[in-house]
Amino acid sequence: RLRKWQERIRTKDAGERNLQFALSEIDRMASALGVPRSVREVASVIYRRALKEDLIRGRSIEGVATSALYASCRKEGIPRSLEEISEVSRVERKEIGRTYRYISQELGLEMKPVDPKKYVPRFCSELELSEEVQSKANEIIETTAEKGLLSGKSPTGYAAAAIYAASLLCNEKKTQREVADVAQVTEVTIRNRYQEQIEAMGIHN
Amino acid sequence: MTDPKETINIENVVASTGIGQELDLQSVAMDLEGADYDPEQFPGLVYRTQDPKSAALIFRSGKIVCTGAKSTDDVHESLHIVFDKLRDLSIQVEEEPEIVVQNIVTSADLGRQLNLNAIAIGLGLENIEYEPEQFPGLVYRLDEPEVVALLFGSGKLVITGGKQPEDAEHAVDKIVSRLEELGLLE
DNA sequence: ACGTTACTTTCAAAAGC
DNA sequence: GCTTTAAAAAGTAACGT
Repeated sequence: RLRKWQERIRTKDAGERNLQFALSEIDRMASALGVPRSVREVASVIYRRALKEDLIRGRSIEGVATSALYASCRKEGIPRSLEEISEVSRVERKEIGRTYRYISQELGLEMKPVDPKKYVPRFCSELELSEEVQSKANEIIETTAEKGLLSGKSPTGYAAAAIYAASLLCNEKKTQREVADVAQVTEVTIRNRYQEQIEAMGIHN
Repeated sequence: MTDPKETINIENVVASTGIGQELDLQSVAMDLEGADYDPEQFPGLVYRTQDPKSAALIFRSGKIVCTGAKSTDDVHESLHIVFDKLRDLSIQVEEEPEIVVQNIVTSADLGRQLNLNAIAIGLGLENIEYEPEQFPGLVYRLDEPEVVALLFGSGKLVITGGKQPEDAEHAVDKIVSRLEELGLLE
């Protein structure tokens, strides 16, 4: 009996330590990403729910913690791409993505696809672009998405192309390289999305 | 307008069977030309047929998996070629081993561009998976037939998980009527 | 800025780690 | 869960020229 009691304490302690580790990891990554406390709190709730639903079995604590943070950023409307998330996690991008899809399904998070416009303020401020460029980029995203151009495209690449186009239209030109670097996409992607967008917008330039 | 069902094309058929005899893969690998066998990497021996084009995975137990065929007839033809190759090596093979189709991969075209964002909401976020940051297709799991469909912005789709060619037709019918009642087609 | 190759997703079976 | 096989869809990425 004493052995069972000790084992219970041991498991309880281990579980407690694991939870503490997960939450401190969420905190560390959230700080590195510079997201508000509300995002960490939502991430913590998602992690605890995943723990309660026993979704961590067969997966790494770090992977679930990172995925919870990724989901939280999206839920709070300040998404970070898997690329950005993986830079502050020791879990690789592919694993974060698949773990995220798993907990999202199992917990019924009903995540809506990321709206590219959500990336505009942050990317533009990193590029030191004006409000005018941001508005123009949002307009391009809004208009072209309505015409069906968004289907299947990555939100970061889509936002990057619109920002690039807007910077040209507002005479605050940034190079494809500069925009590509902050959005973590290739120049090729920006070029492709840019061509489709300006054509759909009826811009000649 | 073209019936999407007419655009259905079988892209891959996976089937399993067995010769009812254990095999020494090491010796089969020596005698069978073009055989790839690396037990450290994978327990099955890989043998490719040219016509019909396919790849067979032959196991120590005598069980065989065939993939890559473009029709159920082709998968049977490919496996018979494998059976004869083994017989050439004086290996006893049942006269007509049972061949079970395990999966059929199909492609089709709805003929219209799709707004995947609207479809994701329409079909219900809890019923689909759509993560364009990770993959451009929207994943839609059907209960009847029990298959998985990948829908793309172009209107093209992939249906997999079916065991009969008809599964793809039924799936396309259901998807078309679902999208039509949601007003998301055309 | 091309082109090529390759990776992402879905599915199923096999034997074994 | 992983390993291997094949195939399509479309987007993205990483090479080389």
